[in-house]
Amino acid sequence: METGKLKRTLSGEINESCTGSEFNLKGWVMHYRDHGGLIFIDLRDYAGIIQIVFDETVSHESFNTAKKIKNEYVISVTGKVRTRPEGTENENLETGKIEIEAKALEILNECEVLPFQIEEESDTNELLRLKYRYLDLRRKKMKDNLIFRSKFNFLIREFLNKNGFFDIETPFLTKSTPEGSRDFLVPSRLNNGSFYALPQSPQLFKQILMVSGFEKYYQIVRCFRDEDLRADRQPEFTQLDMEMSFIEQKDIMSLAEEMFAFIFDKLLNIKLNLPIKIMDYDDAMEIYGSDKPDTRFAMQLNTVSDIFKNSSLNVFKDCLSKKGVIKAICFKNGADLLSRKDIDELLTVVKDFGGKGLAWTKVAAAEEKLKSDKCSAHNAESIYIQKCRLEGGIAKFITEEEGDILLDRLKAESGDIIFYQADSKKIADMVLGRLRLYLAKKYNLISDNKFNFLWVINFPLFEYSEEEKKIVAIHHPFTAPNAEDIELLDANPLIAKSQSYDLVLNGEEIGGGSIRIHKPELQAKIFEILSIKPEDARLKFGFLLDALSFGAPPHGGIAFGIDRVLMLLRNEDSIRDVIAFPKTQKAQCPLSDAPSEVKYEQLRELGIKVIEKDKHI
RNA sequence: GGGGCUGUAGUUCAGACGGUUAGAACGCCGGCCUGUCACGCCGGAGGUCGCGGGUUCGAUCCCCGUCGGCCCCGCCA
Repeated sequence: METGKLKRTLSGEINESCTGSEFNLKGWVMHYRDHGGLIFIDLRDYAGIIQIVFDETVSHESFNTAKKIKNEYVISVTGKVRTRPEGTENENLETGKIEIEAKALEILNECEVLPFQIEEESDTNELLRLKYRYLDLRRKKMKDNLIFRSKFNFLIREFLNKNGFFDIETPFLTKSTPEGSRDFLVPSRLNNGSFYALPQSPQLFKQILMVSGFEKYYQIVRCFRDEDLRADRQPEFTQLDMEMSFIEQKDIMSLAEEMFAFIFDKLLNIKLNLPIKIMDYDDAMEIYGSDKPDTRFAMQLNTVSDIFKNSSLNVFKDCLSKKGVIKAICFKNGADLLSRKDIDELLTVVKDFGGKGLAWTKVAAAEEKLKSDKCSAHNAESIYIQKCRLEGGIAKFITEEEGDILLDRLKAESGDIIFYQADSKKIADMVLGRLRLYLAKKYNLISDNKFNFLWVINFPLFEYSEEEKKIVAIHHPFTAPNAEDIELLDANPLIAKSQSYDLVLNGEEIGGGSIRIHKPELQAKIFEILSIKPEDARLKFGFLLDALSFGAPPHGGIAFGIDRVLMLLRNEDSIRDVIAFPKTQKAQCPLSDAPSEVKYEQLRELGIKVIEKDKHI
């Protein structure tokens, strides 16, 4: 039966106003309901779902063909749109008031029995979903995620093109730079024994484009890092990479936030409050114990070392004598929520985080009679608040005076529970920062549908790597120091701050960048601090150093992790759900079965011999 | 490299001190049904209990190993 004479129409283009007209639809059979003399089909195309009715009395031929249909068959249907009989409308369908009365039907392709059912909410094991990814992507949620991604990318391009940016491609076959993460290597057939590396990011090339004079560059580009995977990390991932010349940190930051405001407005109809809040790296660590604070809930870290300077508690005393700090967080209304057993379990959690122990006290109301004192309602409350007391845990080691200052500083009230960490500042911040997130997640303190952006700036330029026993760059070696910190570089480089900035969304780092060094002399000094010998620097980054010596403009940039942003905007737990063909935790693709062994002949041509790992050649 | 969880029908799961025939739901196959929409009703098929070894009269269950998946730490400038 010829059904293709009419131009194909999508289900989403048909509505009540089409009643009486004839259309041709093509798509997949979502549901099939055979009632004997009447067959219903929910036809799915990428725009939506519409009900087709096959009636023997309308078309005997197509009715008989319809008898053969099964789920996920691909069909072409021609028929008239009609309103459904009263009482049979389906409110769950956008097209639920109408249906297609099938006149002609063609089965374009059949479908084997499916390895799993195609449902809105899949609880199918992810390995199977990835193996049959094309089926998984037929699910509405996955389809919507990828279409959302497409629109997101389009809006980025629209915004940046409007702002004078050029989209310029950079090489995938490039030079291995062993700084940073592990490279994926690609053997060169024409240069036996030599290897390209897939780029960890287009960092060096985008800087060189600035030297070329393009001034505003962007690229939505794949980056490759051969490191272990996580829910938010894939070996290949997509960055929005940007670089600009003659520009300062604040300009890059405001451009970036305008871009997000533009996208949020167009895509989500959400108006972002600009400018986005800015936090110093030092404050982020001090208050949130993290360089990517989740500001959707409070439970901030407080330093309470001074309160306990004469503490009788040995753990506190010892810690302070070793120049450590005592920090505390207050879990609002946590006292009743956490049983003694829960607190004991938290100790295990804290030890996993690297903490030595977990001190706690609950906050209780003071004597009952105080509450009944005769005074105004306002005063009664203030008395009530002031007369909280600590109990349980380490309460007996805390004097009333210490407790009063502590309660005041943490703004703690009856029913709260306070956790303490006494350790080096670094460990105490880190442990409490992680405990804070753990508690928030476990006890649902984070409000949904909230998008909290935050800039974190003034990162240190360097840190000391215990493992490598040397100073290493926190961002990358081309990051410019703060102008006022340049003189620190000789005497005390570890306290120098950099002109770098991370954009944080809901506690996830979604992007980061810096103003780059554009003077060869300063770059040489940084390499010296990083113990990179001039000849090694030449070997690794010689082409960049050359470029910087030929009139490099001041420049800087930023890069955003597109997958992570999309994961947050789509409320997914993993970036795999916003990537069409992601890899498993072992970096394998169950669909294509990559990576795989290759023929000896291929290896021979490349001059490569595979040896058993961990055995010496 | 390390820690945790996990693997039973096509799918999602249940199961048993170690003991005849390993269950349910959905899916699949056959039949019936003219207003369903996760259609319904009747009937049926479908299992190397991830793989290998051990203990045992007997293992899907216990032990050892191994492979895979997910989460996390390390790692990811």
